[in-house]
Amino acid sequence: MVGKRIEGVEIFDPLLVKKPGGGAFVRGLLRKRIVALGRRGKFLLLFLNSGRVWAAHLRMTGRMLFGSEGRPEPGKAVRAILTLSGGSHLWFWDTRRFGEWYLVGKPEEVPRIRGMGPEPLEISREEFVQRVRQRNRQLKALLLDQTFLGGLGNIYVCEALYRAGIHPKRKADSLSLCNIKVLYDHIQAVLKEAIQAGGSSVRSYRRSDGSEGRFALKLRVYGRDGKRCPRCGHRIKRIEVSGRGTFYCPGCQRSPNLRGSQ
DNA sequence: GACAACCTGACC
DNA sequence: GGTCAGGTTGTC
Repeated sequence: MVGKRIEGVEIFDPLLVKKPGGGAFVRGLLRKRIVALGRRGKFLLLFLNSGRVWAAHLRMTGRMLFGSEGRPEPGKAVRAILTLSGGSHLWFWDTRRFGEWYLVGKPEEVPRIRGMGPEPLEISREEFVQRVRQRNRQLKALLLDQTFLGGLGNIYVCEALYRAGIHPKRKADSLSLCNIKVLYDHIQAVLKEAIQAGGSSVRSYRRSDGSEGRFALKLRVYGRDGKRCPRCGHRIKRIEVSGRGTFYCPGCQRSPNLRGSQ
C-alpha cells in the first residue's frame, strides 16, 4: 500500500467515520498518497503525503483488507472501499460495525491515543515494575486497561497470565518483584510469538490479505475451558473478570491472597 | 466494580 | 431461545 495514491473513497456506513464529519474525511483522503504505515496500541496508522494521519480501530470484528485483483464485493459487512493507484483496493469488512476511522493531523488528536499507556514491547522492565506496583486493581483488568499499557487485548492477557502462573484476579500490588518480572517477560514473549504467527484468528480476525493467523493453534488457555492444562493436567476454567470471558488453569494460576474468597 | 450500550452472526 | 464475542464508553 505504501506509495499508492488514493483515487476513490466509498463509505457505505455513515457510522464508520468518527472525525471529521461532513465529507471532510473523504476529501482528506482523495488524491493523497500513503507514505508510511504505523500502529499505536490497537490503532492502525496510515500516514498521508498531506501530513495528515488516518487512524483506524478494528474493535471486535474489523478487517482491513488489501487486494490487487478486482473490486471487492460490496456485501453487507463491507463498510468502505478505497480504490488505489494501479487498480488495487483497500476495504473495511466489519460485521458488528464497532470499528472506527479518524483523520487527524497527529495521532494524539484521537483522544484514546492521547491517553494511551506505553507500548508493551517498548516499555522497560523497570518501568513496568514501577507501574504495576502503583496499582491495586485485579491484574486482568489492569492489563486490559489501555491507559495502563496500549495494545493488550483479552486473548494475550489470558495467555500471558497463564504463562506467568498468575491468577487473573490477583491484585497488582500483591505481586512480588519476581512475579512482575516474569509477567513482563511472558507478555513480551506471547506478543512476539503471536506476531510471528500472524495473529490469532479465533473468530473474525484476518490478515490484510484475508488469510488466517496461525497463533490460535498455539493458545494454551484462551477458549479452552474444560480441556486439560498442557502443563499440569488440571481442567482449564472459564470465569468472568472485569466483564470479559477469562480462561485460566486452577492448577498453575493459584492466588494466595484470594484463597477461600472465590 | 457491575452493567448496559453500541451491533451482528455463530453456535448450542 | 440463550449465550457469547482480539473492544470501549458511559452510567450508577
